[in-house]
Amino acid sequence: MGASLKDVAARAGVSVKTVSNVVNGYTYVAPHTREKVEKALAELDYRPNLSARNLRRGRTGVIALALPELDAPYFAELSRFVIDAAAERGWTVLIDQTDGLADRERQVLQGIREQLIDGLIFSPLTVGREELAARTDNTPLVLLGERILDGPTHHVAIDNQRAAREMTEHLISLGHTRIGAIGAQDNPSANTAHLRLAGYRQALEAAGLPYDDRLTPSTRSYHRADGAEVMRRLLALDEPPQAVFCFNDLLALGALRTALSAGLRVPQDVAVAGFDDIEDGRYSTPTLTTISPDKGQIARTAVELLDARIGGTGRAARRAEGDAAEVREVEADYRLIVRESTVGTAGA
Amino acid sequence: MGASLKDVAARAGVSVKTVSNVVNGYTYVAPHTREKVEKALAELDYRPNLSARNLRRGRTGVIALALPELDAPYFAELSRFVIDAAAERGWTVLIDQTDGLADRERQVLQGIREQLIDGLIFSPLTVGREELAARTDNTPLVLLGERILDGPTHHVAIDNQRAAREMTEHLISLGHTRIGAIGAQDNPSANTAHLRLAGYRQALEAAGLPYDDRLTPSTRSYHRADGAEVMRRLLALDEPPQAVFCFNDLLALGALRTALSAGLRVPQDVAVAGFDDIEDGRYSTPTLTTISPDKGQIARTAVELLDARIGGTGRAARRAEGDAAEVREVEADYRLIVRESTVGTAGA
DNA sequence: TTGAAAGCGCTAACAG
DNA sequence: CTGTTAGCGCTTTCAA
Repeated sequence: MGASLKDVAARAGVSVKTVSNVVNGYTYVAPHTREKVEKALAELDYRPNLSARNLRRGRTGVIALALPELDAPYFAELSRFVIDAAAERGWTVLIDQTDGLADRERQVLQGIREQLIDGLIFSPLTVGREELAARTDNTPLVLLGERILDGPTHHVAIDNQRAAREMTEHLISLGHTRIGAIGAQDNPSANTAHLRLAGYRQALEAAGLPYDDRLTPSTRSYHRADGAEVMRRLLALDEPPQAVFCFNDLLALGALRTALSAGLRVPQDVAVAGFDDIEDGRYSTPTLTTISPDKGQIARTAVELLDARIGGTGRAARRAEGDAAEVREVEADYRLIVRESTVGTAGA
Repeated sequence: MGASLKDVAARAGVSVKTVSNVVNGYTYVAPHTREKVEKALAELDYRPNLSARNLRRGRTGVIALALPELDAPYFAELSRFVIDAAAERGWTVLIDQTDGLADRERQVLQGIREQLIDGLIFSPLTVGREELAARTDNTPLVLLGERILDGPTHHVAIDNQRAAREMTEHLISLGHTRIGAIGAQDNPSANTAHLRLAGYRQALEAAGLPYDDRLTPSTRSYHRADGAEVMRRLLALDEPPQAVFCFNDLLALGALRTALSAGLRVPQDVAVAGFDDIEDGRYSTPTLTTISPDKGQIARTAVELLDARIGGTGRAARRAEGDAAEVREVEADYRLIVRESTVGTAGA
């Protein structure tokens, strides 16, 4: 075990308190004393023991980021931003992967890591309002990506429904009348999917186009393989769609692959659009039309909200303020980005 | 602050020790007592304070994973495996992003998070043997991906040079004689790049092909944009290469994009190969020939090595054993995966 | 300006 | 089988 405050104090010939003062940059320390202490500190290569400090202060400087899978590019990119934003506040981020499993998500809410983390940023896939309300753990929480209306917690998300509507309108404006959607979910608490589907239907309706549920097959998850497979089914229909709106970019990349290897030209034979604006879609051939949520803004906002919730003074104070503070729902920005997969310029 | 052991003890009418025994699942506790305690535990919704426990035990159950960027798919995929492997041992993983910056990497080695983490898994980009030797922090460390020979630390990596040679041989076996390589690095401590370049040169030499350094431009980093840009330069040569071996898949995807948007057919006009086997390459069109390191094995091995190094008994014991234990260099498996981008079956 | 000492919540000797 | 008690290293009144 490294040197402790006591060791340093002994070596410098002062009290622990004085060393502590120096370490924590308190003001009133005589220059001479300070010097002695700093020398001892350096000689012993002192490093504060965070467990002890945390125990005393009642906070740890660690927050958790819980998300379905780190290896889905959208989450990887988002994590990057969250970690950076947290680092600016001197926080360290610890990652919890839920795999989108209901059980694991519930565990996260109940605070597996409690007392180790000062706060939690959580991107749920399946848990709903009830689970949230049932939460007994009172670690500050900010939700991401889901829009659980009137939920009891801070959250930040884009307007999924509006974004989906815009994308569908884009496809309609291109003259397509038979438009598929990939990514509907059977799970009734898959909020995001429902909102995107709702946006899609709204746009169809507004344009007077019929809704055909054969064109909106649900998928098991949101990976490339799901998109590839469902696209095969869509293309096998008597009347295949002229365009497909995929509820995330991975699905779109999978769908793209299926279309291209079937010898179809994209977008001439079938247009493909995604959602999330992951980097892959900027380099695929054709490049991918998509909705680009402002991930940096989402991350920064989440961290800020959490910071406000955690407050400056440890658990006791937090509890007092926290409960009083009202819940905030922040809507993040997004943009529709039109690329080759719907308007095609390249030779593909 | 939640209920403490003392609170529970008071409520159950027993001593703290007994409660502790129950919480930690010790054997000799009278059924009746246990019952009482468990009731109190539940009523008070007791959760152990990890800071206190850690302080006492001298370990935290947290390890750090330090890597260049979480949003590079290779690292995202690797992280996933590391987090899963760590979870099996009850460890939590905290992520440090270095952005490959020498300063940040040095900080990581010097233990920014010391006393908060029991161990460190580190995938360095720039630091070399000297920095490693100069390390004063004695948190157990396992290096990833780099092969710093005779280094003072455990590490796990594939044989980069051999893998690169195999890939180059594959391209040669296809009849290509003018083969480019994308991803050389000017930075002399960019070990991985040098090894891959060395493997490439070995293969050329063995086949009696000349080495032409105009065909091996260096890149600033390993992103899609770098691959795209360097590929443009390569294609602008008087005698452009018939095939390019990119030192990672992102470079390859960028190069692919450049080639395709220049109207070239891949692999007929130019073959492209990558390294890492990220998921993108399995769904790009054409799909990407690549080297597939066994990421699961790498992650599991790293976690195992760390576990052995941390030992069962906190810092004191660790120091004693640790220094004695010999350094282990584990070589992970990899496979050459041939896909469309070099042997082309699809219509692309 | 500095020191002494209490105590954060927990675990583990040691007794009983 | 259960209780007492001494710290782990740190921060923080309270005094001096």
